[in-house]
Amino acid sequence: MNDSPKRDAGLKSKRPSAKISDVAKAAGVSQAAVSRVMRGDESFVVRDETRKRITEVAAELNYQPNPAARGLRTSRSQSLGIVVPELDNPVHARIIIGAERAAAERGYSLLIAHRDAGMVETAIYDRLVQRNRVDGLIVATLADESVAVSALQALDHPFVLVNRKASGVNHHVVINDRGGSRKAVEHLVALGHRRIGHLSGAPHRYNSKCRLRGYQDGLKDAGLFYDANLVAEAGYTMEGGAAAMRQLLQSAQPRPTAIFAATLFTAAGAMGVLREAGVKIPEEMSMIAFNDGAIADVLAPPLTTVRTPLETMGYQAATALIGHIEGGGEFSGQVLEETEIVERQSTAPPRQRRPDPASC
Amino acid sequence: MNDSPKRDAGLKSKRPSAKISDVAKAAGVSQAAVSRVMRGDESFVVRDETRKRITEVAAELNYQPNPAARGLRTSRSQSLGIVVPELDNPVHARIIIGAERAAAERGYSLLIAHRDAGMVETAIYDRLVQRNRVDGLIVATLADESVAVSALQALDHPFVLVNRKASGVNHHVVINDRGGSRKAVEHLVALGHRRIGHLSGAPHRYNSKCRLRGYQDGLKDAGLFYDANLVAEAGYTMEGGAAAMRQLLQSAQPRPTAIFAATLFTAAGAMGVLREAGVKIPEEMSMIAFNDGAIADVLAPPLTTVRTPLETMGYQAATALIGHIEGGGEFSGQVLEETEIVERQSTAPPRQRRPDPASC
DNA sequence: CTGTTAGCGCCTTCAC
DNA sequence: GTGAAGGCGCTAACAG
Repeated sequence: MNDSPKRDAGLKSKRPSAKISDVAKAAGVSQAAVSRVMRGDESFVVRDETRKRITEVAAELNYQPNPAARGLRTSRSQSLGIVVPELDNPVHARIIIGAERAAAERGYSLLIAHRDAGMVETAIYDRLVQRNRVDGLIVATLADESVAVSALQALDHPFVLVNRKASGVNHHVVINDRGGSRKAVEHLVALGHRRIGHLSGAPHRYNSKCRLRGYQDGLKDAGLFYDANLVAEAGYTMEGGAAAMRQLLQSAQPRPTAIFAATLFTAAGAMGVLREAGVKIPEEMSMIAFNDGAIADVLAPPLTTVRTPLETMGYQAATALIGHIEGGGEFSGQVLEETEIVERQSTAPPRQRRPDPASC
Repeated sequence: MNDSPKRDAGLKSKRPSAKISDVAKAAGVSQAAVSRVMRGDESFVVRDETRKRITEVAAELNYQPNPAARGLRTSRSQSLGIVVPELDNPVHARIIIGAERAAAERGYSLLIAHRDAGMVETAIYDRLVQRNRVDGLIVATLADESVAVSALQALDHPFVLVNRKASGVNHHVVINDRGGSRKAVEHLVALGHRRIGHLSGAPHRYNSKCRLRGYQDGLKDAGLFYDANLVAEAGYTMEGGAAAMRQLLQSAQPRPTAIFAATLFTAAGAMGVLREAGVKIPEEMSMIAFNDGAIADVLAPPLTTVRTPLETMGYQAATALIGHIEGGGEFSGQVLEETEIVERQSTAPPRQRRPDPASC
């Protein structure tokens, strides 16, 4: 009832924060002047002294523009949505961290949505755009590419793909999956490996395909032949990695001396299988994985990886998206080239072929 | 350039989404009626047929209330803020997932903030409340308890502590750190261990203290004495776990046969040290850690853990907070009791004391 | 150059 | 039971 500044009932506090009219009154200017100064409107010419007074009064009153009012007027929410497959996956977490930093720097907030049990991907886009009214979408999921992309385009709303590409869309920010994978193979080749296996991701996904091609590139550079028997589909999970590793162990003869795994989880699963099978890493089998992360240090032995700029990818995606929203111009695809091998203890030269016992 | 269905200027599309007046007109009723029906206003009596028509028309027009307009009017943002120490930590990720689910179920969105380099915790609260105008705060950080708590209280805004307690605040949702820790020790005791070490967290943090006390409880239950030499401070990182394990290995004589680690990362670091030192797990040293997570499966050997309802904790926190915001009533602290040992391969009975070689 | 004014879309009394 | 009207705080167009 009486909900003015000093209330006693203790119910929900109606924050009596300063509004633009308070600032205008206290500074002896019009609301418009305050609005323009606060937004840093370049085209607004005003005496320095007035500008200063406004700024000071605003600070003193702790004035913060009400985003709802501003949003109502401008039909902008100053927020971005980011859609990821899962939250508890370090890869996506780091993309988010980067995106959030970029958003915060430009005054946007970030709404995070993950693919939920029973909620279709396209429904998430809809919800973010139609209900939350985000100004733009950062999309790191694309379960069914064609469906998702047409849904996205139908929204007629700014968006950017991160860590994915799709045909017909040139708004993307990706890392160099292919180049990094090639580098992984190069690393193994440099150590002397000639029989190199690959645990690949899900067959039709962008990242998997790129990493597989990078693997092939690496072989080719080294003058090695691609042998489909040395490649097993592992998906992106530990279990998948384990199953694929088992398969390789059984059917790839002779056994590879090194493995390039498409993800850290894949490698982790594979390493479990190797341990059980009594295959020593790195003595009998070298292992390298794409993307770096804390779990690489935790594995036994610590895992050699290809480090990629995941945070930067998120940062660039948000930056590009905001640029597009505010500038209106088109932006085109961006590939972050930088990749780097992080040597730990899971890679080593292949063991010398031991002398044939019969020859003793 | 022309990359969209129907657009010529190519500038930002002003989404002409349906507004309440459109629905009212199309359904032949007043805006007020639509508003009441859409919000499910109980005290609004209306013919079923009218209600149905409104609902249908709204669905057909794909009407979504504009949150800015609604927020301006109601001075509510229908959003919650959650503040965590780091995003790329599975523990916090799972709390967030739970909170997000609860928020979504009740029509709230969740703004995630993490402690950023160079941004004080209290500044994050301020920003969320004053600038983003969240309706409530879920706080999982509390670096400096007294400072943070008074800042929180000064905000005069609904908040709930999650995974933390603080004196003078009874709005919290926590798991049973102490009971779960006791259970971990019980598990080791049941296997026959009598000399059990503890790698503890940062000394003055809520969770660390509880887990240490749970450890002590467990010892006491088993009639064992607490020996400060068997406890080493490990913080929450791998490096800390490694350092503490080294310390224990050097200074605790005789060496413990089992370790209870305060976190998964701590255990991971410790296991690395044990491996280097040639101490076999679980033959020579059993290891168990508080909280469960994917990395437990990845370690060598897979790590036995105490599983705790992290997601539920986030869910309950958001639910309680929303209840408070909407209902206005006080809510009191909540402890989620359920904990469970997940047996993997890092715990086993202590090796029999081998017969003294001299006695042969 | 600065101030006045007219809504943005919604919710909520208050008449009918 | 239903509708008309005012205003939440802000910005952008237009006067002066």
